[in-house]
Amino acid sequence: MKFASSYEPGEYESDIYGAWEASGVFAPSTPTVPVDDDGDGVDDRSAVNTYSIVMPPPNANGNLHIGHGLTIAVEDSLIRYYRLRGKSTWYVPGADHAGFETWVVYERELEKHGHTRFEYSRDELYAKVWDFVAEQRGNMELQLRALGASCSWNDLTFALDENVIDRAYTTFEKMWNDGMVYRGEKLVNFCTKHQTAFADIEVEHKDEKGTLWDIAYTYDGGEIVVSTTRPETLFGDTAVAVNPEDTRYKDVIGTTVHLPLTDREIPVITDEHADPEYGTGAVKITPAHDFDDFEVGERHNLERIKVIAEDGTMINTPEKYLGLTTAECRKQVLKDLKEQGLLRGEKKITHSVAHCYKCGTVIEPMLKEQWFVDVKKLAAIAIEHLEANEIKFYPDSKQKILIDYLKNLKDWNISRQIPWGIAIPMFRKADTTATDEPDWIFDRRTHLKEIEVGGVKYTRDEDTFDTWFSSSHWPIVCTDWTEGNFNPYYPLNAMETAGDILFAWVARMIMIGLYVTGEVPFREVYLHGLVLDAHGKKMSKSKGNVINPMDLVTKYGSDAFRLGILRGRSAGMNQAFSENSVIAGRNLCNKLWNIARLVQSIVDEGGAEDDGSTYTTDNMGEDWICREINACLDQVEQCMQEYRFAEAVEVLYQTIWDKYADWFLESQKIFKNTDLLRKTLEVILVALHPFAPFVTETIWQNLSWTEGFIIIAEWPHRLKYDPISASEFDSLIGVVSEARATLQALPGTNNAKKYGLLYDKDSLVEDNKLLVRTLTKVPSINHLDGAPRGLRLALANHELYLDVPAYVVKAYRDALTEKILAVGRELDSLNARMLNPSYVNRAPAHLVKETKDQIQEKEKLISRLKNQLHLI
RNA sequence: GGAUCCUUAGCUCAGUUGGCUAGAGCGUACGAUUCACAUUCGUAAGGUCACAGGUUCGAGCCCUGUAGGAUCCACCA
Repeated sequence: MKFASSYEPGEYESDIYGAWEASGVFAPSTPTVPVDDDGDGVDDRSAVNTYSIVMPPPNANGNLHIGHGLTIAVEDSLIRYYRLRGKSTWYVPGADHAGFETWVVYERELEKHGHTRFEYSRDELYAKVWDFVAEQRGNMELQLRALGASCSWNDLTFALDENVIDRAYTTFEKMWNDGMVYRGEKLVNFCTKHQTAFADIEVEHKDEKGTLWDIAYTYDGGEIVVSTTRPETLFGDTAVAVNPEDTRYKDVIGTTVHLPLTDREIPVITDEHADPEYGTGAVKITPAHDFDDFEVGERHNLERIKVIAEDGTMINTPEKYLGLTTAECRKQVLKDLKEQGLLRGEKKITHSVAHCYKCGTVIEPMLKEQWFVDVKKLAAIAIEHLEANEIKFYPDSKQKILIDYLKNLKDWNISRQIPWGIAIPMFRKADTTATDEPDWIFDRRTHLKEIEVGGVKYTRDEDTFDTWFSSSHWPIVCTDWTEGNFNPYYPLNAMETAGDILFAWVARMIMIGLYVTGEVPFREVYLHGLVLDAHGKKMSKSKGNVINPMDLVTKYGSDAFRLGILRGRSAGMNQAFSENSVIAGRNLCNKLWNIARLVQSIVDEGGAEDDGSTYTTDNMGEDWICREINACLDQVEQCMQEYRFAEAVEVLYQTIWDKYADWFLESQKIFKNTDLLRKTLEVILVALHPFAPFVTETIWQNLSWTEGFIIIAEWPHRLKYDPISASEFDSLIGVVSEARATLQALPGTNNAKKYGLLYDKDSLVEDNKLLVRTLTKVPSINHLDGAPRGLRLALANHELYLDVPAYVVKAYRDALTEKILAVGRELDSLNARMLNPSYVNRAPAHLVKETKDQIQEKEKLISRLKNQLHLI
């Protein structure tokens, strides 16, 4: 006996994975460079049946979290399914440099050792982080293997690989030449702790309690009171704005007021931005430190005075306030205003405040010169292709959400002040007197700080690209797409990722993909929601409810984890997850293991035939299981096409456990059709393989007659069977179930062993005595001799009696009465339906006929039960 | 303020274009046990499908509204 009595995943999983990896089955079966055998200049593989997915790259030096676990479960199931279906599959793994994330970790490391980033040059820092990441790398890749990801490791793409950088530069250069990249001084979201800018989507807005202060700005003969939550920025005020419709201030418009604590006069202007309903209706305008004020400033040509430096301290203020932090300055300003009698009131309010998503520091809108991508054209093209339904979304509601986002997209700030990233390939003219030369030039030599072009010296921009700029090329770089060459793996068949990066990543991949290749980067997008804890709460370190996928893999096995995380999950939904579903998965693996163990032992006993490819069905249970397996395959195929993984797993679970094991294998303890057992076991193993790769492969390797790897087996064809015979087995199941239920309901225990079964004119039971006896465990089945006796089973088309003594029948009387009433209620509702002329006339004929048949059957049943009751 | 999604058994969720008595896993109760599996087998209890209308022969499903929950976007001087 090769099979242990229970399946212990830990004993097999790493060996199985190693064997797959060594055999080369993960690599696509067709080469990825163009093939032109006949020399006609056309790639000869245009008809190749391919399926490709690229992995959203996990952080190279991090650990996988539960969301990665879900990603891999989904992607790998797809890849394995299409591999079995004969496609040349390419699953490209990736590793992200995770620019900001890694940088935060590294900077903390520096601080621990008493250093700061400002002690080093950009190049030094880059080299240091590179070493740091290299040291930490590898865990993540081992964890992907533990999850069973059947990805092509030779093609692993790291976000800072030469080809990734090269591709980003090529696109940037194209954009520069197309005039889609510009350098602009704009307000950016700035974290004063990390001293870097962020894109809008990287900022977290939180509702916070704050104070709204009223401050008087005086003028000769009066004052105008403004409301602000940020009094310390008043040094940067260059105007006070009121709404043009606001009659209260019509006399002051066009004049100037005195800016408190300074000797400056600022104008009173009118602008729609001022809301007469809010506060006093007058608002101070600080173009250098507020997004709305910036726009007001643009409209009115106001000066932008920076009063907060990048380290969060005050500049360009009266001397008293210079160098204070914003918080200190606010205190001081309020104190001074109060002393001067200019503070007119304060009120507690709740407002949303932008925070750095990593350190929680309040984001400071900061005036900076940065590189921006003009997204209008990119977005317009993307919208056009999305509206043409070139990409199918799961869930489909995301398509509209994405289009709406693209319609309102603002220009994209791609500059980051973090050394750990791809250097922006732009150089600035060092000598400002050389007026004929352009200020900025594109050049790929970013390893140099300074270059000379045409006798003019240029220095490199110190900034790096926003991570999303390079990662939006992921489908392009991972598939080695090159201009002018047919690539059978681009566009990707599917892009699977977390729903919360729809805008940050998916939107940008679509825009960049179209810009670079002219084609959408993928045909379908499957977005998964958050994996919540067992009570539907978000997982977070502070709540302590984080589930580590690797712990579950260690405890229950990789397959159990995969089955568990897919269960009860649908596209785009945030759904709870608990260990229970993983346990259910573990149990299925063990069940399958024991199914294989039983089948192998029957095959061993029966002496293996030389060829298992042919089989016959010799009895109704065999026809029935073939029918059920075919139906299961139909459903699995349908589900895979529609990304309904949970349902696919559910169907397989039911078929394997409730049908194959509980009915078919039980019946095979009598019949033992070894050819069919082998065939059907192979089919269910292959069908389950995409979801539970390890246990199915382990079994495959242990079975005496199978060859090769199941991972590259052929997806099963439909089984041949006799449908009439199969449906007879349905009747038999009905008989057995009713007998079991009745026996259970009788008073006393162990009834199945006590009472025999009697039949009259029932060929189904007569012909299958042994089978019925085995399934019900009754001690005997005999033909009724003489008058009916015992307890008649509640089956319309069978005359069957449990041979129980009269006193037991009497004890069953109440249950019988209840049963008659229940059937009566069903009969009533059926009759009511038939009495409705609209139903009879309008409903489809087959439904009406069905109802008629059912009425007949219920009537038959009810009269027999009543007869039984009468006898008692 | 705008948008999207959700509300079905004690818990977590299925329920594909409307069709008969609404399903599963876990949990619960009762029973079984040499003979593949206690990670097992059998049986059962448990649901006004959030609420109110409407369309239809027929609604968990379609339409309108209400309530509750989640997420996203925008704004908040």
